[in-house]
Amino acid sequence: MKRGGTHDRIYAVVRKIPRGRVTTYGTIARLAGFAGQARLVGYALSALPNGSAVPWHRVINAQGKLSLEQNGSSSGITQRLRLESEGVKVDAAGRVALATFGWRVAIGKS
DNA sequence: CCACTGACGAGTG
DNA sequence: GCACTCGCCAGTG
Repeated sequence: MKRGGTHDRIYAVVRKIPRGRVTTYGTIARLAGFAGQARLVGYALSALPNGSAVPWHRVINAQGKLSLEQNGSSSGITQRLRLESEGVKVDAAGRVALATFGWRVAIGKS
């Protein structure tokens, strides 16, 4: 059944992100079928209730930075702690090395 | 229904 | 690297 919503589709993709890995909003939007609508991903995550099974903390912006911390949101601290807890290194400016921790999906083929 | 806001991305100066 | 603009969509009052 279709959940009539764009959010559920996005959550499904976010939940596929492996532990210790991060992804950008644009990538998720693309995988969810909403290419070019990175904003939707952000809006969907913003609607997430506290304690949801969605690893929203593994989602960062294309600049490799934590959008939450960039915006000065108090939740940014939680995201940072959770990422470091998984082994993801976060820069003092809230930046993550996408080249190292970026979620590489379907890339091992050449 | 209208107006405003908001976890983005890419382009421009 | 920073500031500003446009596009796109959902939620709220």
